[in-house]
Amino acid sequence: MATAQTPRKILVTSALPYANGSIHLGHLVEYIQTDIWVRFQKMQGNTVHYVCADDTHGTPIMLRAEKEGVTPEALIEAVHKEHFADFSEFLVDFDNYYSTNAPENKALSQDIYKKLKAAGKIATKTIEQFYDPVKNMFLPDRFIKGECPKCHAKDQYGDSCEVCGATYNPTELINAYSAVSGAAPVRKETEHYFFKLSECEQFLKDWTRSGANSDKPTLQGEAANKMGEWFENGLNDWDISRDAPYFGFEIPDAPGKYFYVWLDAPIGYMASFKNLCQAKGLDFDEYWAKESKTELYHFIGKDILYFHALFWPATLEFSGHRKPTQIFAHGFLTVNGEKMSKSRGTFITARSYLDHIKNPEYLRYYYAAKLNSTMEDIDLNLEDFVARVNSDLVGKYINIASRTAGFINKRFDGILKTSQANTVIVEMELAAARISEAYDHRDYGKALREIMSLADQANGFVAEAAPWVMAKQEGQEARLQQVCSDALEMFRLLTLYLKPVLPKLAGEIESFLNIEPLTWKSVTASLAQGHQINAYEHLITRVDAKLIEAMTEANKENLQATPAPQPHSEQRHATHQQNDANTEAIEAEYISIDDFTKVDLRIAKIVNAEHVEGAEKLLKLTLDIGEQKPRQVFAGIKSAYDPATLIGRLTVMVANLAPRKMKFGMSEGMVLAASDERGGPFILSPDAGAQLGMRVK
RNA sequence: GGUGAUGUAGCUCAGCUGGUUAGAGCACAGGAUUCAUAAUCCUGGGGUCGAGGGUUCAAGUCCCUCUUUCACCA
Repeated sequence: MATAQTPRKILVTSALPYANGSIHLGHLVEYIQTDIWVRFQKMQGNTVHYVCADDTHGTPIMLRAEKEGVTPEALIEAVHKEHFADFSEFLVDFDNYYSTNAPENKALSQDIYKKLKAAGKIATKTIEQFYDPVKNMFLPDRFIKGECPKCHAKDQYGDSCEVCGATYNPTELINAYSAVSGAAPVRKETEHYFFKLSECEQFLKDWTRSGANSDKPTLQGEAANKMGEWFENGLNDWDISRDAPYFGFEIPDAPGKYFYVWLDAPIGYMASFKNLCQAKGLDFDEYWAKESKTELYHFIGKDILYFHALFWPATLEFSGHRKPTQIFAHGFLTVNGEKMSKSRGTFITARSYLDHIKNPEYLRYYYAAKLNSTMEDIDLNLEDFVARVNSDLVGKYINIASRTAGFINKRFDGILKTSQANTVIVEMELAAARISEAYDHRDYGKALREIMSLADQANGFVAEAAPWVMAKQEGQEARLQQVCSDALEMFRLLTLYLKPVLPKLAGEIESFLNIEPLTWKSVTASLAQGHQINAYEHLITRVDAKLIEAMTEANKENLQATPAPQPHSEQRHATHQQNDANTEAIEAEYISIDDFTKVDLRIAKIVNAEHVEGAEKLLKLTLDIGEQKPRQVFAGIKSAYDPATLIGRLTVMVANLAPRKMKFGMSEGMVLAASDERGGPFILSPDAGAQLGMRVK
């Protein structure tokens, strides 16, 4: 049995959601995961503080506030209210839900910065950045658009091309324009402040490995592997400043320079806790001083591991603070096996779920059933959701009380009669150790499988004892009372084990059973002889599949109305900006005939085709379209074609695609080929009569 | 493209350091039961464990190649 000798002192955080959008079912994976763990630890008798906050700074917030004609402060205040209400209704029980735009955070950020500076970890460097001469502001990469320098696709973001996947600096964009004003940005020099992460490499390598062989590894195995990859590439210094105008905290002794939002966001964990300390009279340093003996855990999405496993511990270390005990990264949510999608109606906000399904504990249960300690994505399969909730919670678990409480209430005035050593009850008590271990290791799926198998045993016990038969026989009253009392004791234990996941329901059951709030110590505090329970009222109802349908219908968006894609690189704050549904909207846009005629398609004759040494997918084709010199094109069709069979064929190529330098040489065009999951690629052939060089339109 | 993960019954998932005929829930079929806001109990069908090689007395489990899906690339 996992007995805590002395209560542990634990500080837990979930990532900070960005104050620029609503909470959706993807976010909730993390908050529900964390909340279950926190509730479990509290039930174990540990001292746990669970803090979080809205992440409020940065250019996107500033611009959105401006667009809506409000101050950034008013905007983040409204969003804070909305977020907090959503979390509360999903029973996510923060000890403090604060904001990064708070005096505590400002003081801590500036203090940490000063300490980093004193430790020689801050450098300045003059860099050249794009500047919007109309808005008079420097532009983050995502707010600059233009033509991709590699493939010449139009309207690409400043950091990467969504067409060819190239990454580059915004200064490399061709015909760049500001996404804010549309003006042509000018290049302008500016001095930026850097955190010398490159000097922290050894510290970070050691820290990453520090817990590897203990029962509390600093990082999960997969995460540590990922770190190794980053170390191999070498660490670069981290740009931590932004120029005014910027919504954030000004850097001390650096007028017009602000902390980059990712610097003050994790410090928001500390600030939220500091604020809690003031309210509750806790000792801040006991949790954050370098030699702290308390435990610190961060629950995050796998996409922001970089910030939490590199920047954050380095920041803490060189500003004289303790480091996290462990970082728990989880995967993303998919719905029905695919990314959340606005067109399929699976991009579901927390509010929309509450409006339609009402009961947040169904989702908590379903997520818990799927969660484990790895970074794997989890799938919300809506059909499975209905089946699972109905069969596990209603059919198995609640049914135990529902089928036996009636006898106790009607025949025995609610009075219980206990038995000696019911083997099923003994079995259920012994399971406490396994279940608590699974919860502690964040293997909730395992815990719930265990619990549901106990529920099966309880139902088996009732079926075998058949109290309804005793109810009809003379002289069986005592036996009937005992069987039903035993079943209710089983129900009590199941409720205890499920309480971290279903806290509200557990509370209602505590009232029904007329008992004190359940903790892990209550395992052996069985319902006593002569104890009186209250009348049973049905506790939960089945989920109607129609509600799910209504919910997805209500969330479907008309793709014809294409919203302007929002710049999002800076939205990737402490919370993952998950499953961006905008790209899909872009795909559905119509193009004009003019757009189409920009593409110069030509009939080409394959005059030569050969394998390329070292290339896995490519064939090197020589194509004649009637020009003086044939074109050299690399085509990814090696898997489907033998070069010899291609020579002499006619096909279709894009003749005006910008030449692209590939690993094996220049590619001066593209051949068209069809493919999808059913097969391919299949290259195109014109009907007989087509001549090389003809235009296809 | 590089890297890290991932692919087990119709669906959602377990399978620890390789060891007897590969498991659960849901769904499906048959039977039992009627206390339960229709819930349970018993029995059964169903998988060449993504594909192909290899190591081993023995591989879902280890190694290699290919492939699927996802993520990250600051």
